[in-house]
Amino acid sequence: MRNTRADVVAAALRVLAGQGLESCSMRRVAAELDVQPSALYHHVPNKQSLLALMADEIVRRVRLASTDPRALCTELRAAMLAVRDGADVVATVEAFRLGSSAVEHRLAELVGADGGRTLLLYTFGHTQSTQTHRQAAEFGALLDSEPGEGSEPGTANAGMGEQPDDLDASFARGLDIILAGLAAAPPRERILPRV
Amino acid sequence: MRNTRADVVAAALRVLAGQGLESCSMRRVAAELDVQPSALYHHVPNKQSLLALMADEIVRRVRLASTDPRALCTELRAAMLAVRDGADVVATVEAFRLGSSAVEHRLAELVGADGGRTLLLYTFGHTQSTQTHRQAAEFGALLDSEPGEGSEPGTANAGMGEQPDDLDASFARGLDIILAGLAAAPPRERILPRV
DNA sequence: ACCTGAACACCGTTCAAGT
DNA sequence: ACCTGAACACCGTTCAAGT
Repeated sequence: MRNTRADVVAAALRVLAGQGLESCSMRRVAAELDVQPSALYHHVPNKQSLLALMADEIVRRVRLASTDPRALCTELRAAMLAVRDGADVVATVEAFRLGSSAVEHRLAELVGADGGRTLLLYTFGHTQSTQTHRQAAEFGALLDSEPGEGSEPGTANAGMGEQPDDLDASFARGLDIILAGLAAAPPRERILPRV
Repeated sequence: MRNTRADVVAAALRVLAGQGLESCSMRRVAAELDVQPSALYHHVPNKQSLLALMADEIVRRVRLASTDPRALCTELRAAMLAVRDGADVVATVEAFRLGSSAVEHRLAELVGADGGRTLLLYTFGHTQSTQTHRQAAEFGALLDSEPGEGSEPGTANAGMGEQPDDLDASFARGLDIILAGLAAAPPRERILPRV
């Protein structure tokens, strides 16, 4: 049975979630589909386009209907964190569409153009940071427990400084600050994002 | 004449600024120094470490002495934008040190831990977005055609939607919003970033 | 329409060996 | 201490050719 473009995107997302962006090569995605690497180029012009489709799929998971900007940002964050390196992929792709991103547009409807963009880019920044930091912590945990014999638990947390997770709460507090700023000095334009 | 570690970092930054992150391979950096690729591993354990040293060098260009958080963020932004893909490199590396970054620490002294982190991660998000967007615009200016996408209507503008540069002003307005939020609801802790 | 097979010009990293 | 040369296991992309 032959593959469709949706199959390629789905396979790529499986590889991304499982092995991360570094290992998400065209060749590995092809292997995931039991197909030669060159076969992918029948469904997708290049790797960048594939990444864009993957980002779209991740973002599609957030419900844009919400009327609460805080909920919207939190959901976007969760959707990105749900996939390994999801924040990097989504943030990079969404940067291309800065004026025409669906999420930005929705946020702009709710809090104005400047507020919407500020919320969006803060969300990207914090979530990328969170994801990188967590992956580094995971990796450090592996290095600590890897050397089979000799070193038993009790070794001080080598490398990482942050507690298990202040990070979701930290994100929420930043959101509060921005929303407080918007309440304090409401924007002049309310509906359309700046083109 | 033999090279030192600083030479390697300098060469890597030259390649980054000139050809971008994609082309900043160990092999190209080695070529920049007229040396075999393997020679680099005498100065640096791997590519990641080299990128970290490059990020440090970029960040060192910002004066931490400033007492104005707005100036600090603007300078950090300028330093990252001054090097091709500088925002990506710095943001990725700084995410590792979330609790212990020098810039974050300084910002936390000025506006509290939550405000500092919010300002920093907003700055990363907006600057990465700006840089990606500008590079895409540059690229689009050369090859002006795109395989059918058609997700978001409203922008008839072929290629890029944003005007030459709202982006610096957009950044400044976001900064205003966050600082207004901090003024409206001042943080309880003033000096130390949260560990 | 969808795929194979082979090729091209690249990667990061390791390691024995030179000076 | 600093570097070479060769190797290993990878990349993205193209293209003629098959079905």
